[in-house]
Amino acid sequence: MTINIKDVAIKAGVSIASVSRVLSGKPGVGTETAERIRKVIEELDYRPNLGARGLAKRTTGNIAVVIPRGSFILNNPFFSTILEGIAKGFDQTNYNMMMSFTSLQQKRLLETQAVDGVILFSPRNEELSLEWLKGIGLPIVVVGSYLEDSPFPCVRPDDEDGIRQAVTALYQLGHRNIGIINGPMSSMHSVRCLNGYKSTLLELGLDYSSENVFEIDEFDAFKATKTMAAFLKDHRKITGVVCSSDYLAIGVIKAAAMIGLSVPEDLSVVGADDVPISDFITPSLSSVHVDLLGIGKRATSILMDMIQGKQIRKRDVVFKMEYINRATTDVPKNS
Amino acid sequence: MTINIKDVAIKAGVSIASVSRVLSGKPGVGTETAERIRKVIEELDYRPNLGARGLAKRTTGNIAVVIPRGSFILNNPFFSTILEGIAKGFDQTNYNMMMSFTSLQQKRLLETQAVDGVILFSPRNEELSLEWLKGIGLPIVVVGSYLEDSPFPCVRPDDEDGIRQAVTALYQLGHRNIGIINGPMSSMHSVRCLNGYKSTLLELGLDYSSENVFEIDEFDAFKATKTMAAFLKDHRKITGVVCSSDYLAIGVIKAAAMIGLSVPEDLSVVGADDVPISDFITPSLSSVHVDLLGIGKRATSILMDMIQGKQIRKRDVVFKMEYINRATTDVPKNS
DNA sequence: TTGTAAGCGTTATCAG
DNA sequence: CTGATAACGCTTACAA
Repeated sequence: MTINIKDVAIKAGVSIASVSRVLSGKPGVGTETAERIRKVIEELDYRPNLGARGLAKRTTGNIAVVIPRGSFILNNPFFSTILEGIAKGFDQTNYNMMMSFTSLQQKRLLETQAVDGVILFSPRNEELSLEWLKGIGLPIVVVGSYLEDSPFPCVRPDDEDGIRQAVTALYQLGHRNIGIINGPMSSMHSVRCLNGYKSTLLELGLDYSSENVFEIDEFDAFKATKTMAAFLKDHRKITGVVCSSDYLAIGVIKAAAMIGLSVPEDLSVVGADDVPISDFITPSLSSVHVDLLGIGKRATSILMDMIQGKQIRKRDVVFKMEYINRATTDVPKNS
Repeated sequence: MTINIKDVAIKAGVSIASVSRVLSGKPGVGTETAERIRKVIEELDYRPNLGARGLAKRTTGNIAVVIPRGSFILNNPFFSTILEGIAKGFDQTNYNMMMSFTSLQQKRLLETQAVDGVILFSPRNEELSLEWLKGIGLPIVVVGSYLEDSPFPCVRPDDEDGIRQAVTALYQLGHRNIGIINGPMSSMHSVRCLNGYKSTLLELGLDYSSENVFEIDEFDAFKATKTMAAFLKDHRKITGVVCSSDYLAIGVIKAAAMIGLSVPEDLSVVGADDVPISDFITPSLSSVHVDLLGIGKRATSILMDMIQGKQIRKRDVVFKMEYINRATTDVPKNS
């Protein structure tokens, strides 16, 4: 039914080898013949069968983007923005992009020689076995967060410094009782955020108290608002909070509203990562910006290099963050 | 390097044909032999090469999810939620999912026999040539919006009725000056929303005036807030607006804030589709709910049927919508 | 410069 | 029930 290389060869009166050569731009075919072949390809609107090519070349021409715990994650703009960067990155290449959101899909994708490489969204530590990942023997780059003890290159925001900037910004506004709303400790990202929070408090001469840290039990901020509201209610001296993500920050604003606190009058809140929607909601969210698109693009370019066998010198690419003051932060009320 | 069907055959002391048989669960192999083969497969941790299988079977085992105008779209929760539904749907199948966000990627994906079917996110009318789409001869289902004169099955929200419900809800609250914030008319979705708006006004005995409709020029609501603010400023008699999407509604809230209007006191706003974040922002957005996840799932199941050659009876699957009253709607001020 | 032919890893059609 | 063997569509030595 669909036309193949042989059809082209016959119509052009040459061998399939020659056709293959012009297809892959290889030398060894007369200018004139090449021209004729190209014309026939055009006429027949021939497209090489990628699967067959893959078989012959022992490469697939596609890469996997794997997202652990897929369910809700797509709705988290942090991920979707990085994903957009990845997609943009792939536009420059000839690779196709396969996505997997569940562990079933992941196994299928990575174990069946269906891809040449993988971009792995920061899994939680317990989720994906490092051993298994190493075992599949594919080039892998981790994106979004660091994977502990991993041999894979990683592209991520400088979240520790991001939190530092957020805390400092609140401090400079006059806040002295600063809390942190953090993700689960099973994520390295949360761990680093807490570190940044602690050390900055120290730097600033403020006391650290575990009292002031709230760790959501699940990554889904939706479900966490009620418990966050309870936390805020129990900790009224807190005048400002930093969050380990913008998504959480939006939840905090909701939690504050639930107990009658208004933002930023009664409570200042700072997010992290500065996802697009943060500037869009009302009041617009103060956050710590990072080039999420750039992170995605960089991840793909590193992966491309790995696939091409290049040696990767920088195995931990850290994007700098920068505090953006918007409308959810103000001087504390009683100052 | 990687082990193949031959390795299994040799180690099991059988022919590759037999191995292939047990692999695909085909009859014609002794219980005992089959058992032995299975054991070897297990021992060797053998996985069939999907590319090779595809070549032989003339199917690829993967489907394409194509998203026109990819750039910003991923950050639109309407799309990402449907996408989540699609992903969930694929979990039930043995298919892998390939994504394309740009026209370059799309051509590559659809023309190279890389997929067995495609789920097409509602393109604008001018974007994708129907002729081309038909020409590729792949099963296609359109999702999210209707494609004019298209021969492809379609799964979508009943947006016309959704707007009707939104307008009616505002009416019942006492609003008599109701505006609409709509997307560009190049999208059928916008066209249907406008229809719903007009006809409902008529039903309710209210006058329709093009004065009260604001059509954003681009799909990116981010950039539209300024012009929306100007519109609202020029149309102060409007006490409530319905929007063709939640995303736009969020923009309206921002636009209102820009000119000192507060929601819902000075202006009631209703979104459409009820994306997850709408219940999450503050104040939570009144909207017209539709089962976006269900839409995604349904689209994949229809596609699966098409691929299996089943006849599709229902070529236009419409999901019903339901108004959800939340915090961005109230009685008009001077009532 | 060109063509022949041997793979690539499967499936599927035959015979036995 | 089992095993050769010819496809599948392409790349790539190796010859000519």
